[in-house]
Parts: sequence; C-alpha cells; structure tokens
Amino acid sequence: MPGLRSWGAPSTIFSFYGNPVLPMPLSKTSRSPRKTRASVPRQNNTRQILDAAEKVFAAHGLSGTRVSDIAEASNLPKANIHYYFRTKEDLYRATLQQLLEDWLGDASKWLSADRSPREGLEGFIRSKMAFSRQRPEGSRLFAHEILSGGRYVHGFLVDTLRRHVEHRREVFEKWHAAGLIGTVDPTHFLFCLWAMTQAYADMGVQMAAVLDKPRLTAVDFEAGCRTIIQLATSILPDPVAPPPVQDTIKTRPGRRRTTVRSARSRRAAT
Amino acid sequence: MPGLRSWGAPSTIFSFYGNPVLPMPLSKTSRSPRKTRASVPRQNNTRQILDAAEKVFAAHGLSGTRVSDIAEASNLPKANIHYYFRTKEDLYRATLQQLLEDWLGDASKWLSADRSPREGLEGFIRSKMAFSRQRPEGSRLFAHEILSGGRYVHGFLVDTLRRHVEHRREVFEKWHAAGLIGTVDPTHFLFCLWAMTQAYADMGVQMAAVLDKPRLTAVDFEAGCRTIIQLATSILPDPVAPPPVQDTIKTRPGRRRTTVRSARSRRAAT
DNA sequence: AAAAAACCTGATCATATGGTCAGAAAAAAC
DNA sequence: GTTTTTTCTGACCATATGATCAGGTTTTTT
Repeated sequence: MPGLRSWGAPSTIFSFYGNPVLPMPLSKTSRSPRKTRASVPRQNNTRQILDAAEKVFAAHGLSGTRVSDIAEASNLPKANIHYYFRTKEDLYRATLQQLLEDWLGDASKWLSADRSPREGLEGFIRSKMAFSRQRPEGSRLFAHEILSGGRYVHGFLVDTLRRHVEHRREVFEKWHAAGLIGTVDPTHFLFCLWAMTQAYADMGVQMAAVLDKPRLTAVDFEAGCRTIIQLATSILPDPVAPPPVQDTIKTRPGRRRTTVRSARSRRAAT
Repeated sequence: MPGLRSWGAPSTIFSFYGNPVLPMPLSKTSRSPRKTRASVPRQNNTRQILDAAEKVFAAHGLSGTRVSDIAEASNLPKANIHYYFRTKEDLYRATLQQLLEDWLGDASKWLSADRSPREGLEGFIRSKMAFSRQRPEGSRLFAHEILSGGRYVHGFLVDTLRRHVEHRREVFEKWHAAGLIGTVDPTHFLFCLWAMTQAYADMGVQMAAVLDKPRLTAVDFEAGCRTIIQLATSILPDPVAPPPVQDTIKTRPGRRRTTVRSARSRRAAT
C-alpha cells in the first residue's frame, strides 16, 4: 500500500528529524537504528541538499530562507526536500551540524602546548582565515544563528565549544608559565582571535564596500591575515631584544614586549 | 471624504517611504515637502515604533520579523504601524537610518590626529565597547543587515563609511609619520578594531555560553575592553623603556615596543 | 463652530510559504 | 519475475502574514 509508506528517510545515518541533535557528535536522528549504508540516491541527494542549504541559509538565515529556494539551489523539487528532511527546521539543524564539525577545524592542532606560540598563533590564524575565505557561507550561517540567539546551537556552545575553549586556555596558560607569552586574559584573547578572523567572512560585504571592490580578494585576506598575526603575536616577548642588554631595572617577570616584527608588512603610512 | 484620505504620513520629516534613503543624512521620503513640525502623536508614535523595531529587527532580521511583533513591542495596533510606515521594508530602512547615525559615533572624536595614539585608541575602543554593551540591538541589527548582503546600507557603506575610513586612515598615517605608532596596515587595523568591539555585541550569546553565564556582564566587557586595548596598543612604541638606557644597537626607528601595561589586568595564567 | 486635516483601528484581503498526500516510478530484496 | 521497499513529484491544503480599507475619533485650522 503505497499510500501508507513510511514517508521520509526510513532508516539511514543520513536522516535528520526534529530532535536535539547538535550535542552528539555524528548523530543520526532517524528511527530504525542502523541497517544498510545509505543508498546511493539518498546519499547523493542528501549531500546536494545540505550543500545548497548551507549557501541559502547562510545568505538569509533560517526564517529568511524558503524551502523552495533550497529546492531550486539543489535542483530538486520541493517535495523531494521534504522527503529527506521532514521540516525546514530539521534541515536547518542538519546543516548546522554538518558545519559545526568543521568549524572548530584544526584549532587544537595549532593552539597546542607542544608548539611555539608564534607558530601556533600564526597557524591558527591562517587556518581560520582560510576557512573564512573558502567557506564564507559556513561562517555566515553560524553568525546568523548566533545573532538570532543561537538556540539551535546552544548544546554545541555549552558542551563542545566550552570544553574546547577550556583546552585552549590551558595551552595559553602553559605558554605563559613557560615565559613564552606575556600576560593576557586567555579567554578574551581567544574571543578576539575569533572575532577578527570571522569578520573577514561575516563582514566581507562591508569591508569590500569600503575598499571599493565587489568582493574581498586573496590579497585582502593576506593583508588581514598579516595584521591579525601582528596584533596577536604582540603578546609574545621580543625575540630580538631580550638576549642582549635588557635594562637593569627588572620591572617585573613576564613584562617583556615583542617588537613590531613583520616589519616587511606593507608600509602603514603612505 | 474620509475614505480617500491621504493614508500614512502626509508631510513631515518623519515619514519614510520606499526610497533610497540612507545616503542622505536626515532624509525624509514623504511627498509634500516641509511644512509644520511633526505633530505630537506622530513624533511619539514614530519614536516608539522605531525603538521597538530596532529591538525586533535586531533579534530576527528583516525577513524574520513580523509586523505584528513590532506592533506588540510598541504597544500599537498593527494597522497603526502601517499608518506611519507604509511597508515593513520602509520601516526597516528607517530603523537602519536611525541607527547608522549613531553607529559611527565619536570615532572621529577619538581617532583624531590631535590626540595621542594611546589616548585615541583607548577612547575609541572604550566608546565602541560601550555601544556594544548599551545598544547591542543596534550592533546586531547592523550585523544582520551586513550578513544578508547589506543592500539596504550599500549607499551608506560606499559613501559615508568609505569616507570615514579614509579619514581614520589619514590619522593613522600621521601618527605613524610622527613616529607615534609602528607599522600597520591602517585599514585592516581598523577592521580588526571593529571586529573585536562588535563581537561583544554580535557574538555575545556565544561568549556568554562559553563563559557559562546567561549573558555578558560589565565585568566581561571590562575584561574584553582591556584585552582589545592591549592588542591594539601593541602597535605603539614602548613608553617605558625609551627614556633610560635603551640598548645601543639601535635596531631601527619606531621599533620600540610597549610593555604589557595594564599589568593589573587579571592574571592570564592560572 | 464648522470644516478640514490628521490620526486610529477592527475587519478583511491576497498571497506566500511550509508542509502533506496519493500514486507512479525505480531499486532492492526475494 | 514477483514482491517489497524506497524514491520521486505534481497537486493540494492550511496557515501566517504583509497590506488595505472603511469609517470613526481626535486635533487643527479657518
């Protein structure tokens, strides 16, 4: 009896229905637990829909997005979208989830205690900036969500992200204890890094308009990258001055300052 | 004949109809040019509506906002909203316009060549952070708009804002020429300042969640303020070391570095 | 005080949009 | 090759929501 078929994803790891989602890592929210791998069409279409959804949601947010837009963007009839994702909200959740897995990226790889702060900070910033450049939709989707109150990612924020921040904080503290960086509030320092790197995706339109160009180019990202790195690495001690004289008043431990470095960065004045 | 009355604002400086708007300073977009000052009820209701609209638009964006929400938030019947603002879009434009007048705030007051960089940067940052704290709705509304492509503020961006950035750039260049700050890309430096200060409004939810509190407090803002100031003022030369000994190698003019300053800021490590 | 202008609002309309459904087509299982 | 499951989709429905309007009330003008 076709009229009573189990609408929607019957049983695969790619189904996302109205559920908590986010907190769990690679969650699936369908009924009937595991079974065979997702069928080929399901896998393809799901991928296609999620990719299209990320773009559209990123540009208009949840409420600003029409399912028909996603349908168009993914080249599938609207009813087919609803076949794989029962509601728009479900699709939104799934899109967010897919994103969040990437969002943290390799922060832990770079901001790790067994790296030098200089290397770590530079790597982290470059990595974040690359994300902003290559997947601006992702950044913007996340920004939209946070701006709107972040209720769909609340689980992620208080769970995964909080832990993540804890770890980064520990790394900064270790660096500081080892005299490798000066005194900063580690958490707010991290917030600042996020803010600056994300801005190049989220506020790209604004920057581009100010710079009188249709969009930010690789050159702009590089300039931004350098500036952010310059600011961020200001917390590490001067690698040039410390060894030699170093005035005798001995102000206080951990008070050395870094030089401008990256003196090669394009001239500020003129 | 009441049925044929001129619906909506007939002729005052407070009418905003579907028009370009933004570029012009205090534009009014009604028909019949000037005339008497806005009547009392008009002035009150308009104010009330715009204030409510800012809050609601900030939380949900243009498309996520329902006129009925604004009606509710402003304690007026929906039809009355449409009496003063023909369409939702018109109201949105008016709300943005009201905001943009404040947004630039006293940047020019602080980032001015006749101030010291330290004073200027600190003042600017504190001023921006105060805005983020006291009018987070404004910041978020603007962020929403930019994220969504910024077509309603395009005029403002390429006109007013671009000129504004030009001026700030000149100030930085003067400071640099006078040896008061090191080498930085002035434009991207400004972008970074915007990014960090705005983040405390736009990403407040995220930060609060990470910090395990319902919302950011004054203390958090102060900590953020200090951190941003610390990073920003890293571009100015060290005010403590220069007078005394100062190692003899004379690395290069303008390369001195600032100390951690604000050493009283809460300990980073531990 | 009459007339005109401005203000106000409940009721109503038109449309956009999320979501459903029946039934066909395709694929997989048997 | 038959059955069962899964996929697909045009047509349809229900509702939300932006906008209008008719006619009343208040304010201002004359």
